[in-house]
Amino acid sequence: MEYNFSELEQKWQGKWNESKAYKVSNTSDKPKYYVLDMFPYPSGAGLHVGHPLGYIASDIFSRYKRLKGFNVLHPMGYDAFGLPAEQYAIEHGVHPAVSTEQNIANFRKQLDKIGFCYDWDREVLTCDPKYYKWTQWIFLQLFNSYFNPITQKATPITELVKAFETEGSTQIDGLRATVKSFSAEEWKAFTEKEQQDILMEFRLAFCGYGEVNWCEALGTVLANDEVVNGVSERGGHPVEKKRLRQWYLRITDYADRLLNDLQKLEWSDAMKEMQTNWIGKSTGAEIDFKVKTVDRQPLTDNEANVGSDLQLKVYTTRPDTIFGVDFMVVSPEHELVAGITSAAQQKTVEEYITYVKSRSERERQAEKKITGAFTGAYAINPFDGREIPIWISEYVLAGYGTGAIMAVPCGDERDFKFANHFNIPITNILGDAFNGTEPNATKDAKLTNSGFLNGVVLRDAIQIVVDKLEEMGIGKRKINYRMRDAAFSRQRYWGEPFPIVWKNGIAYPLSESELPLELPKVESYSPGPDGEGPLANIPEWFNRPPSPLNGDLGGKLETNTMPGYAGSSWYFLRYMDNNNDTEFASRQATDYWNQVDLYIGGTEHAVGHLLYSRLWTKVLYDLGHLGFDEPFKKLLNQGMITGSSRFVYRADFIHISRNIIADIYISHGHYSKMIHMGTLEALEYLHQVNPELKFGVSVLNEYSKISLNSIHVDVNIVDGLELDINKFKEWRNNEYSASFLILEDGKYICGVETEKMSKSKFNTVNPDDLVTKFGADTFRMYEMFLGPIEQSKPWDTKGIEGVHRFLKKLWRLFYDEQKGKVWNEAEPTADELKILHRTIKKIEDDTERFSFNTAVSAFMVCVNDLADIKCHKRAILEPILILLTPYAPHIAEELWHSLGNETFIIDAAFPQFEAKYVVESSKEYPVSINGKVRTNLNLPLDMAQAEVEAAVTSNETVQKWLEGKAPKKIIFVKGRMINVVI
RNA sequence: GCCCAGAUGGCGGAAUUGGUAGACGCAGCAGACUCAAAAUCUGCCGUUCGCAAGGAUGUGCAGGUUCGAUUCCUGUUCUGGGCACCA
Repeated sequence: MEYNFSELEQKWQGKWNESKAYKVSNTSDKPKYYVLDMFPYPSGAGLHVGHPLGYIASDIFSRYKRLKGFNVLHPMGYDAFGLPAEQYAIEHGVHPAVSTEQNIANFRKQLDKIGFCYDWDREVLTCDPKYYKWTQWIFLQLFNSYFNPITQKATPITELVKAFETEGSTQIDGLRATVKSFSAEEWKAFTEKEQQDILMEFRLAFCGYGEVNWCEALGTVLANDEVVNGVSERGGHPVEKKRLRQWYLRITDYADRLLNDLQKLEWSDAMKEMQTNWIGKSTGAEIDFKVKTVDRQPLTDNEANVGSDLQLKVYTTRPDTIFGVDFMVVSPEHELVAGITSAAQQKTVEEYITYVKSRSERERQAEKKITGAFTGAYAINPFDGREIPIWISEYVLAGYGTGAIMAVPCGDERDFKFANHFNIPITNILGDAFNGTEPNATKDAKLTNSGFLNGVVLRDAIQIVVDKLEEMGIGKRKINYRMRDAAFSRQRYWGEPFPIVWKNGIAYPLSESELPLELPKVESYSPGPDGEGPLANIPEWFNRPPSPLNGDLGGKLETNTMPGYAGSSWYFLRYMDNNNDTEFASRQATDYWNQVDLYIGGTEHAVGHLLYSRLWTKVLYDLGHLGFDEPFKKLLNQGMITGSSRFVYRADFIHISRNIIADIYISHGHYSKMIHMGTLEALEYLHQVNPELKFGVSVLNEYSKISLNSIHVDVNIVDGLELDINKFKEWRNNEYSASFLILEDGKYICGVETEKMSKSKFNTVNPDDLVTKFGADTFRMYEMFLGPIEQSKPWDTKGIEGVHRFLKKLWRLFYDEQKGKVWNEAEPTADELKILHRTIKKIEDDTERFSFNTAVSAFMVCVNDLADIKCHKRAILEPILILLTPYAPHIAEELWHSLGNETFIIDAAFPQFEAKYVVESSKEYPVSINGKVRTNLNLPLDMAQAEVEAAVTSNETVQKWLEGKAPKKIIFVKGRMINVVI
């Protein structure tokens, strides 16, 4: 009988399914264990071999835990809202709901083939109104709550209103720069709009303004990864920052709790560190500097800080260096800039701001080139009255701190370079610690040139300065967070609608009974007016007439939709009770399943999803809807399976008018040469290699710029490195059909890079073919065998044969091709029991520490050993099948039943390791001379040090190396090694 | 630029706490079985010197600590992930 994997895998998948072998109950005598995979987005490309890596690991662990006697929750579902489906709809006219459904069906088919033990009755879908009803409900919880600064907890906003009505603003005074103090009487006298505007400053889900990537030519907002080098990835159109009304989650209020509670989690230090850095807590001071303007332009009414008492507020972590401040740097979009710029600097400043507007935040931070402009105004040092020039530069971002920094070039790398570049004189406040050629960030030097601080150690000066500033009323201690509030709206169609009605500029929440607010069916996905989303094109949807149902509240529905992470911030709760119509999940269910015990997913979610889920859990906990305040107790980060990407290179010539002449694609060889060329040189080069290139000379001149962009192409339209030009022109709905390709030797050669396997990088490998050819068990074990789960590794199909051979070899321990069944009931020998128990120990240990690759090789060693000694004994083989079940469930199930068992193998008990079978009495010791192994010596394990030394020194090889001398020292580590020092 | 991780044979990787570097698998080479192929089995397989015995060298690079370092420390290079609208 042969190992017919495709037949037996199908058979058992069918039987498991029919008998609901993986159905999980919310009540059980067994201890619970919750294993969760990160929520997949069902992309049109289907599964690639990178996806199942984590799923196989979680499946192995779930099955292992079940064998160990746990009630294991192991669910799966889909993060089904998202940009790609909408983009697909724009390109192909297929409604996202339709394409998403197809994609999910496809995903499911692929997942099923791999033989996972998911309880599919618990499947959830974020785009299902039955699900997003509760996403909207949680949003309303956020909208209707604020972070109480006294209790440090989410609290219904009605409590804040009560506080305002009785004591005025005392509870929140000083928390928001935009909210001035008021009394209870004043509060009551405010108009509804005034009151609501104040409350909006405290709601955990709130509306504000934020900058987006606006592409005028496409009339839409672009995601960051749709913007490359300041132009849109598609078509190469210019992209600018645009200010739009946006929803946010006030995650900054939770910064401290999110930071402190990291201690409670069994996450890797790297992951905790990333979140810690993302939150970016720092302590320092906010300092107000008086500003002296020189001949500034007349101001218009709505410009900020009009009047004589202009002030610049900076945030610094080093107030001790205040005498070393040689210039100020303000973000170019800072509200003060327009008001302080001198007439002489007006043009320079405006030009610089235009330049900065075209730059993404990422580019601004990554830029090595030092740029900036002097505003012509000065800040006054409050201690010595020095006039400090105020500059603007792109490296200071508006959103962080106060959007302005005090620059101390003798103590800070970036400030030092800036000062040198613009010839700003540097004050040395560090004495000998500053040598004039490189800055020194020390806190341990004694201050010089620092007025009343001279001679004080910098570290100690921090307190002195802050005390003095507070005394003078021009500064205060301040804890700052790098983290910003989370943008929570998208100008898109395919997302959860906000249950919010706007009337007279006030946002009113819908009532719970009106949920779910369903997404309307639309014909077109084009953007609405003024950068609004597609929903703004459907007045029959967004116009809400007053009716008793909505409390006679007419108005206009919010036309933004929620972002991808809305649905994925709480999905792990829905699995616990996914059919509940009256609650997001019953308290009984969430209390039983509690935290996710093991969460498996990639590090790419380190600061996005994982932080948002923690926030949502904390808010639901604060409001009494949950009994735990951290969602994921243990986190296992699977490494990426990297793919091999292919690139084409687009040369954009940007005319001075900012029109772009694009659609020229150059082969890799040209690209590597042109990357070092100037614009005209590059153009000349192109004409030289391809005289057919018509455009150019007349349009371009010395003011034109060239920009070279690399663009991912589908690995499937590239053979090796050569692009299939016909397929390329048809690719993406003929998007590149009119492109002009500049070849080398008649071929278009693509660039290569190893990177994350991802649909957007078009470098994916599909698992289906592998499962068909080798079977699910082989595929599962091979994915695990590739390497440590936490490391990223390149995909290579070649080695899969080896794992397949191993399973065939295992099969042959049970069945011979000619003789048929070969297993027997004979008593096992000591050697056989040693192999078995050594394997039990190794598999148990390796599985517990998620070292699945070494577990697979332990199985191989075990089967090799048993085959060598021709062991076909049931007493040995049967327990091995149980060990193997988590890894290769189908073959284990088949052979288990062959042995005559009637129940599913997943309901068996994990074999018990017994140490007595593996004890050794002696050890083949390596004997080193000065750390280099020279010989081996077999000695009893219980031999004493003196006897060992005697045995070692009398050894022939050792004596040869000793050359008659006595050893200086003999190091003996029992059970490990012997080292003779000469 | 900032944050995080990684680097070991031709390739994926192993070495769990500082103790025999290269387990297991792929590829390769040689052989057995076969009319042949597939399948299976046996042996070899870091580099280098040597007929051999044996020696030298070797875990990105440069140092350091140690009887002993892939493992710990300092510096450095390269690669991958993230950087707030991909999910």
